[in-house]
Amino acid sequence: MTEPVLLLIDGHSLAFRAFYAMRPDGFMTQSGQHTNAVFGFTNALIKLLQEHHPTHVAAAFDKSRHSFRTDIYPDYKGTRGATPEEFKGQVPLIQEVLKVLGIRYFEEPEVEADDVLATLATQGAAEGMTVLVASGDRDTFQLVTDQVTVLYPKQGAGEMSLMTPEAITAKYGVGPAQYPDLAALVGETSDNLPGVPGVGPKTAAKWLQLYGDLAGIESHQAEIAGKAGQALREHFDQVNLNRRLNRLVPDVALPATVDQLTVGELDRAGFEQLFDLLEFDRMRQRVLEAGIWQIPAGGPASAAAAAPPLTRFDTQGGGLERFLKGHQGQTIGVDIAGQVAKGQGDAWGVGLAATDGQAVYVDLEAAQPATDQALQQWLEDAVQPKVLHDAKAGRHKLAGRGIGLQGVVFDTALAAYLCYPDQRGYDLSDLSERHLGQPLKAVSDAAQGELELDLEGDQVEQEGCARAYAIGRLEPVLTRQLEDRHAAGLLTSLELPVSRILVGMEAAGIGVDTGRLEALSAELQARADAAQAEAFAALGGDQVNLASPKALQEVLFERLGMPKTRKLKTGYSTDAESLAELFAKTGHPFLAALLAHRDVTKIRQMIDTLIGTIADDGRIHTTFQQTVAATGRLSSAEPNLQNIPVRTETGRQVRAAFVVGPGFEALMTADYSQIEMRIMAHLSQDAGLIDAFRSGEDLHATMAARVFGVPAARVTPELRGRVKAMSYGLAYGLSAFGLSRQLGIGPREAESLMADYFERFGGVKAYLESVVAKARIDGYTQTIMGRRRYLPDLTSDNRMRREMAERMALNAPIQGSAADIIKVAMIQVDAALTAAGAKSRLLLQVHDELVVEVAPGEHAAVAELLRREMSAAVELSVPLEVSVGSGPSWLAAAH
DNA sequence: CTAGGCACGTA
DNA sequence: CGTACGTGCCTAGG
Repeated sequence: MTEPVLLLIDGHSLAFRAFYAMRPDGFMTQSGQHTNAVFGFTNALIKLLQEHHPTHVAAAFDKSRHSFRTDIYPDYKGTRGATPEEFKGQVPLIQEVLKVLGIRYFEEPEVEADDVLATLATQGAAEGMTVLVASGDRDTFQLVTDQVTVLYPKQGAGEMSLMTPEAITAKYGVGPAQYPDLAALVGETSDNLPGVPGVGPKTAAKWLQLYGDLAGIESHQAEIAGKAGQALREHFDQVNLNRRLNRLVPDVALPATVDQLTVGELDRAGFEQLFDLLEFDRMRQRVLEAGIWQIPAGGPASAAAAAPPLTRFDTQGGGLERFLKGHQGQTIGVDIAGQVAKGQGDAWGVGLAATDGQAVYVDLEAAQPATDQALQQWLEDAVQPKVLHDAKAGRHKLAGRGIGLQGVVFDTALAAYLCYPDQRGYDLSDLSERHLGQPLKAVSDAAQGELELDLEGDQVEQEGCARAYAIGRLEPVLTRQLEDRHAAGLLTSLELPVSRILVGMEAAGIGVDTGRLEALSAELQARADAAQAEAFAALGGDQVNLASPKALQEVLFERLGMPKTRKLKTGYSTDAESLAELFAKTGHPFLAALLAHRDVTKIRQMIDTLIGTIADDGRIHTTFQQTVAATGRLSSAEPNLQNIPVRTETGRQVRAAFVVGPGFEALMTADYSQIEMRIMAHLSQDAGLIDAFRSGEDLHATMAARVFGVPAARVTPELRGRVKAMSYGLAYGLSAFGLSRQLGIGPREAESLMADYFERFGGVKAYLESVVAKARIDGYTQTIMGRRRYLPDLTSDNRMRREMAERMALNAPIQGSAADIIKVAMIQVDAALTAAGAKSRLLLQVHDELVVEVAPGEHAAVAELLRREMSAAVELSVPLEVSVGSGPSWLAAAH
């Protein structure tokens, strides 16, 4: 029988040291929860357990700041500042960690954690245990005996000093029993207890050595000479008070006795769930490998792995039919193997898995007709619930085989996006690792392509089933997280329907006039060549690479000795704005030629890229990405059709090359006017802004008139422009500095403009301030439909990060609400088109604009439908105005 | 061949 | 020292 060892932990003290020892920035979960103290505490705990092999363990926490000590002395610990917000939330998590690790903790009213430790230490010693007290509070030194050792954290690293009676005597010159007397004489700043002025540990120790204890000193105080003696006599009341306060209570009534403190069993499910939540992956391993808890040998590697093993049905023997029959109406994970490009797809296999672990893979290239048919029927059956990872891609792939998809009730990629909108990607294997505790086997995505040749057919099937199984098991986990964020409705009513609509838009593509693009490209190339020749000539024939910022810097700032522009990481800026500035200063012809070259080259490149993406049907099929933009917007890629030029004349010619396709009558665009300002009006409830929308013809002019207190007729374009820039800047977290730069006015003038603006639109100011304040408290911002964006950096110590997060907090509800609104509009418009039996179809979405291809004879009806459905997408405090235009090209459809 | 920086198009 | 994106080129690293 080994000797019993009792380890007692001062929870707050250790957690607090961990909190300050680790950078909070590096320890944060996706959801924005700080975990540095939890991490440091857990780390220290494991280390203590491994080093000292205690048979019994307990921790104690302060229940509140209030205790019998604050009753005696209200200023006790009065100098301590407010507990940092980032720390507070971590204590319950630390307690959760203890709970799942089977370690008992105490949190008793009216006493402090140290009193609980003192009580347990006394009991443990009385029962013959070796007692270790891990605490950063020196008051615990009074507990030290031959049986009780305090583990006191050393400065810096995570090492602990063993405070034995000898160690204390060596360090302070008095034994543990005298230590609290010494502390009473010296005082304790952190507890707000003043000591005897001019008396430090050396003097105090000397007196204690001479007179034994405080009582001894008191009876001999008259003999103590000098300033110190005088001070002692004047402050003896304080010393006695200190001693009363630092005396630990050794007999607190506790709900458990020491023999009940044996380390319990590790709660496996709770442990996995908690460490998932904390995103402690390596720590999870450390705990499991620490050799402290009985981990059932050969048992599940994680709670998720406790799920039933995957068993695969063979399609040959009617396995699919049996699988489908056996899981009627159950939610099934579906993985479609195949590829998608340019709005077209192909599928070659379908993996299905139920949550009971049963799975089946259908090889579409080899399946029996009966199997094929059973599969198609099931996929197209809206009553059979399905979960996919990226259903949009799945639909494209299946469409390539003429198979539809109905009954998609959940999409793990969209769900993960709603929960963690700032994450980089939502790879199935990553989600599986994070939320199920196990990555998919590293059969890479490349396996879908060329590596597939090296894979046994069986491995492909295994992979498909494993993916489907992971998808199916992710559903309940992510559903739970969506519900925690009140975002389940966003998935079902917004993102899933939008996903289905995007499939149609991507598949449709938009018509382009290839000849026109090619002609434009050639023309621009000629202009680029001319500009380049001009530029070289201006340099006396030197052929610098006009596309290389580095080469340009050398020419401009070194060879030509022009004044330095904006500083960058790698030198000085050569962007258009800087070049224009330089041109104004120097008038050098090289600059003009360079700017012209840039303009023309940029657009030519864009055109060539567009030409390269034209599909066989003569149309461009972009991919709308639904899980990329953290605010909730869509993005467009391969090619990006959301950044087709419109501002310059040359740019507009590109837009003119997007044309109505055969069988259709026109392109029609419908866009929201000033949607972000309308959302601002709605969210801020600023009476002036709402009124300006309701009464004003020209919003910015109306607002300018109010800001400057002049009649609308007297508002100059200059004044109007300033107010417009101000309004738009607000939604981005504009500063006075940024405003002055943008408007080319002095910072003082910009400040006074801002002041005038906020004077008139006070509700806007109050709203913007409240957004950031609320986000700091909640940890996230929210759109009108409840889409959240988590911004943990709002409490960062790093000013740049914090201010960046503040601007994001200002922008996210506005940009995100606009994104919500147009998504609703897409759903309504699509439904209305379908209900009307119209042939017209949605082609593009450009954030505040929808592009529709209008079928013959539907012009008036579609215009009316777009206006109606888009305006009615949500009800705001101001009307949602929509302007509609149409024509043979995207440019002509503009208005 | 890839990653980062720069520049620039859109809302 | 204003948000949200995607893409092309150049350059430096592997």
